[in-house]
Amino acid sequence: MSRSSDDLSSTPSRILSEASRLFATYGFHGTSTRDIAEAVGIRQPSLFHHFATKHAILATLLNLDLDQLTLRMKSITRSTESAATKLHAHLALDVTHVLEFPFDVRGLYLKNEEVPDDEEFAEQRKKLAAVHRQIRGLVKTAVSNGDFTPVDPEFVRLLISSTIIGVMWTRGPDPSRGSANRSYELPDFLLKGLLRKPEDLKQVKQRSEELQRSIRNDLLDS
Amino acid sequence: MSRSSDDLSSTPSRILSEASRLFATYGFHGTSTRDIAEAVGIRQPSLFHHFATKHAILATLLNLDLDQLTLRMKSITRSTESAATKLHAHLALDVTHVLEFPFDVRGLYLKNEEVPDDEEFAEQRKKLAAVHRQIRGLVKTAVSNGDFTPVDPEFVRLLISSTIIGVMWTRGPDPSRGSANRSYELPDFLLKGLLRKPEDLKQVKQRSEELQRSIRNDLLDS
DNA sequence: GTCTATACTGGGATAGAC
DNA sequence: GTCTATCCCAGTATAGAC
Repeated sequence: MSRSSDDLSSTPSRILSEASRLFATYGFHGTSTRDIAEAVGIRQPSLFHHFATKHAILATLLNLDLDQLTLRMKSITRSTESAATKLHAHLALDVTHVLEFPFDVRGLYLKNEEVPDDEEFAEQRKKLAAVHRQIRGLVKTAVSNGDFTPVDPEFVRLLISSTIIGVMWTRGPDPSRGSANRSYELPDFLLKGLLRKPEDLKQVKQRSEELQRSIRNDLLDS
Repeated sequence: MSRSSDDLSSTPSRILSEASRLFATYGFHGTSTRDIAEAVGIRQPSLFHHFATKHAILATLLNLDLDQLTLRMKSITRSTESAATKLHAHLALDVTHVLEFPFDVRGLYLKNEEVPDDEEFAEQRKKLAAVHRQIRGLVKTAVSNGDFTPVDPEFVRLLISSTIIGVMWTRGPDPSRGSANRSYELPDFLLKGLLRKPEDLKQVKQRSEELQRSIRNDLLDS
């Protein structure tokens, strides 16, 4: 049983859920603790029994999201597949995560996966920066070994971040479990654009699916 | 002489400029009128001599950006080129606009080109919605005539919005006039992914460049 | 067109009863 | 664990002098 599934009907979970939806629409600063409390159905001061500050609500949501991302990336790094395959697997797992995560992550990142740069979120920014570094590394490797056309790793990283944020919007306020969401095609679209030989996509995809399975198994043990 | 170039050193322009940078970093609600005034070098109440409300500052920035976008789209619509060519030209002109626009547009859209949904911005949301509709139309046409693989128009529209927001981030706080920014390659990357025959890209690109020139001429007369 | 002074409100957070 | 009451500051905006 994974961490993020501790009883979604508990008050803390309901606070996180409603807050995430409000952040998505109005932004962190545009959402008041009164708004959140009202959505949950409790009085504003009651929030502070569960979360010490408003910042703590956002920090908790960010950590739930980022810690899973970090674990997936660690697991990918350990694999011996090609960088192109690893990148495809990362994208596929990330898309699935975004679509099935119980909370609305659209508002957690100010823009393009930029964590709000208040000092309070320095830790979360660091986690995200580490993942971005790993993505640039994968791209660099795939360019070096000739799998990718000569692209700029930071440009591709930004392209990935931007399109993943797009996926968050296709999800909307509620998780879309195993639906026909077109976002599942995003990894293929991106890899097709990056591969020097687009016809290699089929094989990359195949190995990526194996890798994804092994990573999912990996994560069940933690 | 275009509207947006009225003396960038005037106080109203400096307010718009500093406000746009602050919005990019802290968001609209995260930026106070005191922050803006301090950045400009005047006292907070002096702002209200130039803009009636804080909302008016954002509305002005949005209008400057959106009105140019709308004009470009209108001009594209009048052309008789293929939908694929039109889409490429739109993307190229939009990327150039974002990179060379005097103000920092990263913070104008809450996320994925979503104008903040306060009632005050209903007009701006309408302008943007119209452009989105035209983009879906172009995609739909290109799929119908067999130029594009069968993609979902709204998914592609979102992909475009997301990646354009990414371009805003490569620009950063200052306009990057005619630089070696990799973002200029974005239209090619997207079209390559959309075309049923990626080898057609070369010709689409060629016709797109012609179309861009004619549109630029078009816009000088308005 | 910019200033000082200030009015007014919304919003984060605490105290303490139940 | 939720409530009422309340504190206090930050933030938008206005009034009116210079």
